[in-house]
Amino acid sequence: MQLTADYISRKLSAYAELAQDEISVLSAMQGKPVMFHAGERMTYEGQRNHSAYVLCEGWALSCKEAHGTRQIIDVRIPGDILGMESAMLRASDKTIEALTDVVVRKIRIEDFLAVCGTHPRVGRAMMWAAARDQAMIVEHLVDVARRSSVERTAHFLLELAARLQLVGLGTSNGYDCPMSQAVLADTLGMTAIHLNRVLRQLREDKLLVFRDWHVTLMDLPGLSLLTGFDLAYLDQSNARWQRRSHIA
Amino acid sequence: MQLTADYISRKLSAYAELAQDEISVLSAMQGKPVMFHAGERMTYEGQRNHSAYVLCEGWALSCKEAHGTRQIIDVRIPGDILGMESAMLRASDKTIEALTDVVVRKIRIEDFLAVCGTHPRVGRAMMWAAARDQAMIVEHLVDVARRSSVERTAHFLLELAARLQLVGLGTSNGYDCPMSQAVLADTLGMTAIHLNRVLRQLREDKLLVFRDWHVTLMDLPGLSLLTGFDLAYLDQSNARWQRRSHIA
DNA sequence: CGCGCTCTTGACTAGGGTCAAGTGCAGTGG
DNA sequence: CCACTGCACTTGACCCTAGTCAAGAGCGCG
Repeated sequence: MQLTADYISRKLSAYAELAQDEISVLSAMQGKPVMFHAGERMTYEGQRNHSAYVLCEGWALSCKEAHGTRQIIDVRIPGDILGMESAMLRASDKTIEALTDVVVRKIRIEDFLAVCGTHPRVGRAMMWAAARDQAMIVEHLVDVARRSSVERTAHFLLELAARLQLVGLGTSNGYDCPMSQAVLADTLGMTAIHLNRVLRQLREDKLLVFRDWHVTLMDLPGLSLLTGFDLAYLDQSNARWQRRSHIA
Repeated sequence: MQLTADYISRKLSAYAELAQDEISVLSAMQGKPVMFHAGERMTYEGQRNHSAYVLCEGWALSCKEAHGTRQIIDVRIPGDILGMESAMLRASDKTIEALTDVVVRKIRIEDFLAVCGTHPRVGRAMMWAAARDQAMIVEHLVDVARRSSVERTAHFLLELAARLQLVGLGTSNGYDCPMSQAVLADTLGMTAIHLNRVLRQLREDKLLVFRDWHVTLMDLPGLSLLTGFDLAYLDQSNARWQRRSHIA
């Protein structure tokens, strides 16, 4: 049981070191581990009485349908909370589906609110995580609206690196990534065909390699330059390459 | 004092009807009214010890710098809360600035958390508002990533109509809008020049007119068709033209 | 062996950005 | 009363990024 609380407590410790009893509360708040298979939907758009989950193992996607295509809003990795904001709405605004086989534990909003009262540090840490998730979505919006396809791709893969490193699932050299090019393209708001060309360019420029379900970061300074040192919104301090304030 | 609580309590009533004592708590949570002039920054990117505010009068923008340009994340209208999520982070990820002269009242996070404990219905209603704000940002992301400039423009102006109607600042015929074409373009992730052509097209198609700081909705069925009936994410029920489930 | 999925590459097209010029109007100062 | 400035908006010409259409390679699996 403590096993599956591992990633989330590790992540929250980037905000505040939690005491043992607080970690216990965090774990007690969660239901028992449940598995979903890759491709299964855990929540769908418009669903009522939907829940939030802690993602214990595997990767998930939150997405919305648009025209015929889907737009992936956010890629969720172990330790992330799924659908916390949506659960505050009467009807979910997003679909949440398993990208790989996943293990999740349910969180009831009532329990969360209760914990906010009894253990404010835990509540505050979870709100920090939710705010950070929103900051990532905002940055994603800026990415899609303002950055070129190359910058955007590099930026997203760099962000993933920082997030994975925070929970111990990657190093500054690279990480395993279960996203296909089609999934990555749906995330970045471009076609898989164009993404393929972008990835080739990044490879030829010796910046990063996205191949065989693994991302290799070959030139961190080069990538930082390309994307503009801008990982400050992650509000974490482990990433060495994040923004140095006001380097013109 | 009760005067300035008007818009926000009206908005929250779309989620849950608040009792008189709950409205009082909502008002007591807020600091005294403070004015900012158009163009003034209330919070800047990277700022620490930043606050959240209730926007009592006027319009504001939350935005981020990207390259040389700015991307407007969200246009805030009376009754909206400013920077609630950012306040959960150690450093603000966004800049918040006054679009018109505004009147705001500060909210301290500690007070908000306390109210969650003592008056859970008020806390829950405010979390609903925050979740709805996030849903709007998510929809904004889908807009920019997947919809054409014409659809996106129509969709945004329709969303604004629904939001303004909720607080009594517009009708289904139209509303006053203090955004210039340049501001709207920064919101929609396109150039002011292209937006100008898009607005001309919408005008010529007799769908809507954006002129002289006023938006006139000329053809709601046509606009709904163009944008796809998709205002369900606003989680409100006042808008007549919102999605009828599964009209193919 | 054939099917399905992922990835790759080429040729063509179009939506929207860039550059450049100009209109209309409100405010300001001579 | 009129020049002058600045802002919001408008229009045209041109070009480039990224989408579309089409074809095919490599690989795991029943």
